[in-house]
Amino acid sequence: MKQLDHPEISQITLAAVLAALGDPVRLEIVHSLRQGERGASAFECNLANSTRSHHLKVLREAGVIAHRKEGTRCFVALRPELEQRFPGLLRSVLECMVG
Amino acid sequence: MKQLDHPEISQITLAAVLAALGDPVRLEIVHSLRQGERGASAFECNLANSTRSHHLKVLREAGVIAHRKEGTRCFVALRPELEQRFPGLLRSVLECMVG
DNA sequence: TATCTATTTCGATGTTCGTCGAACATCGGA
DNA sequence: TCCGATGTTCGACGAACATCGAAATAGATA
Repeated sequence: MKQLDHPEISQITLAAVLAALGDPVRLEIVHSLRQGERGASAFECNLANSTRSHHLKVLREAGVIAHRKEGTRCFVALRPELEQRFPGLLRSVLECMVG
Repeated sequence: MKQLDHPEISQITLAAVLAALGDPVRLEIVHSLRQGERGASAFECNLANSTRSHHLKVLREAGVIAHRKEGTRCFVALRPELEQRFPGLLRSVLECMVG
């Protein structure tokens, strides 16, 4: 089971994280992950599979999400290490979305 | 003295703010404004005037900075309304830059 | 092995971005 | 009124991005 590459904590840059979050689709994805892991196909966005896959890749390469494969499915969750690297950042962003 | 347009508070979107902050040059500009207003030419970036002007425009149109003209000079500062719109966000981002 | 399902990758297309130099605009002062 | 300083806008460029459909991949299952 080949897993996907994720960047090291030290390689995660603030600009890359903010750029990854600076898109309405990805912001919605991250928001829907605040309660925990979800299946990748569970996002109710009207996007082609390939487009959704692209956005997940951007979030993964920025260090925001963890991308785990299990059988034919894959599961996505927020990376806990992000809190270590940039404490409070993600929580602060998510709190801005309560509207 | 024609002043530049700035968006209303209600028009500022989270995705636009994060996208504006998701660039190393602009992040550095915002960081250097944390203590207060500065002259626009005071940023020590090795960029052409036009490029700097472009980045300031992106930040201004996202609602992050206020852009004030005075004579031939212009002055830039963080917009206090941003704190109203997205409380804690900018502080949280700036705290991540203390490295 | 064949097939079904979930997802990624590829190729194409159109858009946006970051950057620059050149041209333009504006103000203050000689 | 002309000049110098400071910024903005314009036009251009390559790079990166967002999107899609089609093809390829990987695992589960019959």
